[in-house]
Amino acid sequence: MNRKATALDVAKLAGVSRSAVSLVLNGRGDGNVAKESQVRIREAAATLNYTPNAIALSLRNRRSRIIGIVSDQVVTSPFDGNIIAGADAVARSQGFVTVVMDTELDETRDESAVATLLDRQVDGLMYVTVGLRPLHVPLNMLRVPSVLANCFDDRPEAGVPAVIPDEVRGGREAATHLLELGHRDIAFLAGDGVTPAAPRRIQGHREAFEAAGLPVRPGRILEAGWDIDAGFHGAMKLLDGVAAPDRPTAIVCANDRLAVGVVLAANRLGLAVPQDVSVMGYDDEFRIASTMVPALTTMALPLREMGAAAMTGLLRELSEEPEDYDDGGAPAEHGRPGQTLVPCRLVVRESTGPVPS
Amino acid sequence: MNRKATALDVAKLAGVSRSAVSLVLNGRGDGNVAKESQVRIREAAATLNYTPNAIALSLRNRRSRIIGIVSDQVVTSPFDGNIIAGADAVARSQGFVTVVMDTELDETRDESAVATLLDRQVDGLMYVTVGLRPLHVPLNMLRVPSVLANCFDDRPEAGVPAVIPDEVRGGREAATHLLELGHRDIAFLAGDGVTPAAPRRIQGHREAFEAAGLPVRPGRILEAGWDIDAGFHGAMKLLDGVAAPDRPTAIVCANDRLAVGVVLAANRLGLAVPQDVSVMGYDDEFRIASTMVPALTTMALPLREMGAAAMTGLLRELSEEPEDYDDGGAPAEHGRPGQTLVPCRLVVRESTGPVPS
DNA sequence: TTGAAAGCGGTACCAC
DNA sequence: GTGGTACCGCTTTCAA
Repeated sequence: MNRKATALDVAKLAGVSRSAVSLVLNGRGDGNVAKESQVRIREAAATLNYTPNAIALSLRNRRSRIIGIVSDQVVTSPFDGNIIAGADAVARSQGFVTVVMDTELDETRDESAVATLLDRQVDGLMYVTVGLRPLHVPLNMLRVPSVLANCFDDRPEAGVPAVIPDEVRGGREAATHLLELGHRDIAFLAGDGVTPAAPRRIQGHREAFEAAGLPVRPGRILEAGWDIDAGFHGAMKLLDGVAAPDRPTAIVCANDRLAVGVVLAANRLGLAVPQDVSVMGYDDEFRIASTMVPALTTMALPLREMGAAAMTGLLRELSEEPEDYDDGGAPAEHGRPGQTLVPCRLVVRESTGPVPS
Repeated sequence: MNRKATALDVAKLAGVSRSAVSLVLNGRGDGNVAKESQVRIREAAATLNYTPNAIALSLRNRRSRIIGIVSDQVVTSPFDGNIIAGADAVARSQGFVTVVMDTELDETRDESAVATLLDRQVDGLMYVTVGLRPLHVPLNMLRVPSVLANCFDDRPEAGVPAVIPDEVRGGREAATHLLELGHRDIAFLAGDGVTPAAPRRIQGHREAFEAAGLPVRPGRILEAGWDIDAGFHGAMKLLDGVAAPDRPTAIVCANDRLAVGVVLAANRLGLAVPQDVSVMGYDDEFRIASTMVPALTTMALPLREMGAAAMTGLLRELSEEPEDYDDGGAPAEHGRPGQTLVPCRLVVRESTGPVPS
């Protein structure tokens, strides 16, 4: 295979000039180029298999139709991946391409990742994190329209719009689901205090109890961690050697892997899920929640939606800002100004049931 | 923030010509540009925060320092992600950037993904799949140096080098581990027959038994699927209501999620892992295998290594092919010509132990 | 030692 | 209706 055909090749084959080729292939042929020339040009383009060189286009137009994505850890997590997938789908549908740079949780690589992307003339920038967290946006990011997904800058003046899950509401609706099943003694296995996700989910949990006029029993909110073993040990603490009346009848976990650990522990103790104890996850982790035995009731994180929403907003900003940029802050849909809250989605499966009588 | 500085800006500030700037900043100043001009140029570049426009560079040099990666499903899987992470790290270390296009398992998007990438003037192409599988490389891929990771083209003439895990050996070493612990009746919970990974692992399994002069009991190889519930039901079939002498003493699973299902089933049946039955996973899936209770002994897929190996080979080919391409097939390290086999790595944790007496 | 100029592949303006 | 040409930002050759 030899090198790709250029507009000049097409022009020669069709016996016209480069400009004619450009006009016709961009739909502005009518009224500028003779009908029969147009036909010859299209034929020539087809036989040569011509597509314009995106690099040359970028240089000329000063816009690359590339969106740069900085991720703190794409790779090993289905989380970031889904956000990026949602964003990428939207971008692709509008003729944009995304390029992802992964800092692998090394914050010192933030600025250089952004700089590399900027050198590539990206039209816009998106910063994605695995877990919900606050950050200081890399300064360079302000040079082009930008958006944050699953993270936020808590300095009010930062001025980069953020798209994050509505964790408080998620926690509230999770607890409500259980409350409606008749549970009154519900334990919460939280991740850690450092990521804002767990505290927000707990806040929602408390709000649900409050709204129902019920108390949260002391000692029922356990900071556990995020992994299977943490769930296992947390559940053992809650269930092992505890008489039925003193046992929580339901355990809601800050993620699905914790819930796996809880079920593992229940099985080992001879407790049936959900007959003896209901278990809820959070995240709806792919290939885990739905295939677990029993399949996990969980609060699905709207990852793809967040990615899509973030990208949609970004591209809108791009098209509104034809040449020079305006300072108008994006209108917030909910939450703090500049923050869009995307609701989580309750997925009821088999790990929760009515309170044991 | 206004727009980025160009070489011309630097030249003006330093009071020299653009060419001088180019020479100096590319290390070819000595012998061409006066020492003091050099200093002024560097200072000017620094104060203007100048970095060259990668787009213009690409157009000029006809090489973009971009490697295009086509993935059949990055997103939701830690698998692809890790391969890409390994590849990306190598690429970045050599000043390349990767851009990933995800076909989301839609094969009709193959060619268009490659075409898009080619329009962007990628210097090389890599095709990555979530699971090991054969494929027909998109024709366009042959236009630039390319490599396959975790997949292969079974048409001998395709001529695209592939980097894949040594699954046969992985299956063999997994069985050997168990055999050495004294197990003689070992069951294998396979995925499905359609992906080549499972059959190869099974082949290795059989080879290990053969080498030990032992038979594989009939009915001990079960095609189960790939998920937690499949592992659960497979294990129930093997263990539930079966007297100890007729029970396998070890179960090796085609992946870690199956192993989770097996442990879940064992717990429910009151069987202890590994005291009553040893369980092995495969893949060493992040956040699952090591945090499982008990932590899973598993055969780690060399994902990052595969990505790194593939990218290393690709970049080598790029640098050996300064202008026009040569047809020399890449030398195979093992396996079929053009295929590099990367060994898996046995990770011994707590889910396997000596055969019960 | 320096600067002018060509060209990478397009697009768009402007004479003809 | 058409083709010539300037320009996007950079590298590289060549003449001064």
